Amino acid sequence: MKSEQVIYKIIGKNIRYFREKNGKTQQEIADICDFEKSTLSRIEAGRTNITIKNLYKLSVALGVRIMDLVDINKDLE
Amino acid sequence: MKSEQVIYKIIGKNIRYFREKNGKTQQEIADICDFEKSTLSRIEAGRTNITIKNLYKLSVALGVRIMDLVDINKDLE
DNA sequence: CACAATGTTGACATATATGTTAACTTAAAT
DNA sequence: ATTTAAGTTAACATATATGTCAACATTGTG
Repeated sequence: MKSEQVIYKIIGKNIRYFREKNGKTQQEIADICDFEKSTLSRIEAGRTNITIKNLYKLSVALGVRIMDLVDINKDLE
Repeated sequence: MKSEQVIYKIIGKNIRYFREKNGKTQQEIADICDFEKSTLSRIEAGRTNITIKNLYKLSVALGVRIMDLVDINKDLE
C-alpha cells in the first residue's frame, strides 16, 4: 500500500468519527455538502484522494476545522 | 469569487510562507515532491483545488504538519 | 545593459476525483 | 422472513488537477 493511501484512510476515519459524533448519516452530510452519498462512502473508506474543496465542505457540515479532519496523529479506533 | 477559492488562496499563502521560511525555490520543493514547478506555482497562487496527496507531499518536503498547511486562521499577509 | 535564476502563464494531454445510477449488502426491528 | 434504512460497490460519464512543454515576466546581480 502506498503511503498516501494510509493518509486517505486516516482522514476517512476522522470524517466518519465526526459524522457519527454528530449522529448524522452519510446521506445527510452528503446532502449538506451537495455531493453524492457514494462519494462520501468512498472518502470514509479511504479510497479517494480528497480535494481541499470537499474537505472544506465537510468541515462546515460537521462543525469542525479542516485541521481536525487532517489530524493524522489522533489515531482513532 | 467562490468561497472555496478563498481557501485555495489561504493555503497557497501558507505553503509559500513555509517554503520561503525554508529558503527553498519552487523548483526545489517540486523536485522533492515529484511534481512540476508549474503545479506548485498554481498551488501557491491559489488557482487550484489541491488534493490531500499533494498536501501530504508538501508537508513532508517543508517539514511541517498537514494541519499547518490548512490553517485558515493564521492569516499570513 | 545583459545574464541568470526564479516564477508565471497558456495550451493541450492524461490521470483521477466526483457525478450518476443502480444493484447489492448489512443491520435493526418487528 | 420481510421491511426499511444505511452503507457499499461497480460501471460509465464528466469535470478538473496535474503533467508536459514552452514562452514570457520578474528579480537580482554583474
